Amino acid sequence: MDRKTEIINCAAKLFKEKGYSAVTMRDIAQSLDIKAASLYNHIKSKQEILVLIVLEIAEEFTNRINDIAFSDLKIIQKIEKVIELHIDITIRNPDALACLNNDWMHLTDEELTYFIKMREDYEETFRHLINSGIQSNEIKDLNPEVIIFSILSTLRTLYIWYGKKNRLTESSLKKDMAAVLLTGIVN
Amino acid sequence: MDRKTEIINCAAKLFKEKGYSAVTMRDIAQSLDIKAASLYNHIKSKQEILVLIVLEIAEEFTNRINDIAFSDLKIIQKIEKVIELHIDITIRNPDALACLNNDWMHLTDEELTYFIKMREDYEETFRHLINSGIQSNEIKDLNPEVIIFSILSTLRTLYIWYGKKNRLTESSLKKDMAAVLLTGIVN
DNA sequence: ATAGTAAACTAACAATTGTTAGTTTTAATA
DNA sequence: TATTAAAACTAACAATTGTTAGTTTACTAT
Repeated sequence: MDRKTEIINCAAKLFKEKGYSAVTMRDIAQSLDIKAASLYNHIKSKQEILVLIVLEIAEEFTNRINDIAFSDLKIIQKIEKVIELHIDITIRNPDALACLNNDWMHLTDEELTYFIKMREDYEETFRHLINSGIQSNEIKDLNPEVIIFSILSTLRTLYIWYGKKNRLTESSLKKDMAAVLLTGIVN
Repeated sequence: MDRKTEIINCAAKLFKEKGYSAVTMRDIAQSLDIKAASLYNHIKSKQEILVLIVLEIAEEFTNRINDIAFSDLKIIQKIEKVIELHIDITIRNPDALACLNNDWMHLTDEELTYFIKMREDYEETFRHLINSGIQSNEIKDLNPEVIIFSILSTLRTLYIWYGKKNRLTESSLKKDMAAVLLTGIVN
């Protein structure tokens, strides 16, 4: 792993704990055992670190949900794939995900616009999935916004929870999470 | 509403948008059309604002979930009451709730300890509810941590969503949310 | 009218912020 | 061994931060 990547990963970890604004360049430097000024041999600015962390993950989400939406699976299976997508990315990069969730509003200009666009598109794709499922009677005729919100908030905040209480394997987490979100908890 | 309360509400709104650390005393002052120094006629410090916002809500959650847990309702009804509790507080004070969710880590010393204790107790109470339900066969025998996490993350992040897509009344939101979280979405 | 108080103001502080310039060290290659 | 490039360093900057001190203004009650 090259130095720039080390800096970005380290920053993501700190951003996760205290948020972008509360983390100083000196904090990042200290946790890498160097001085703040040395960071600038590798990165252009504090902003650039944030952009690299957030946009990479956002683009991965965008690409992968589009693949799922365009596949010819049944709706329920597509939703299962979306659940797996979130679990997969969360497990591989929980720090960056925390950052995406909490610090995206500190992006500026084109990057902020770009991010918001991607997030809206993502939700719109998911919304279309749910609405199709309701129409085809695969999904209960409940308020779609409530459904969308429930599933997405659970998936989006998985990073908070993963790493605490997990004797779970990745595959059993995917199975149980899908069961809870799709078929509920009441006997 | 007295001036101190105005300051706290105004601060909560700004904290919601950018987070505690990114909001300056001058930001708060400006949005009240006064100078930063004037704030100190009403509050002791920036920290005090955060403490007042976060701990009041946290204590309300603590008290009300305890009332629910000690009531003699059936487990499912208790969970419904918890859902209603979250919706109720969210609707009345979305800004403070955002602040509690995102900025609690900027509390310090005894207040931080106190908050973490309340949050742990809250989760423990909810965990006990779910486990009882599984034992009494009212709730499916799925991984309890996955259940706890799914429900709580949905309820905790309701503030993000409420105010956007709501032609919904409070009571229909409570009904639909309970349906989705308890009985799932699959037909 | 007067006194007193609540709440605004101006001016300034010491500390911290992101960042730059210029220099030295480290380590690989010729 | 000499050269070079990468990556660290020191020192400093201008701006911004939370906060304090001391002063003025606007109301309210006597």
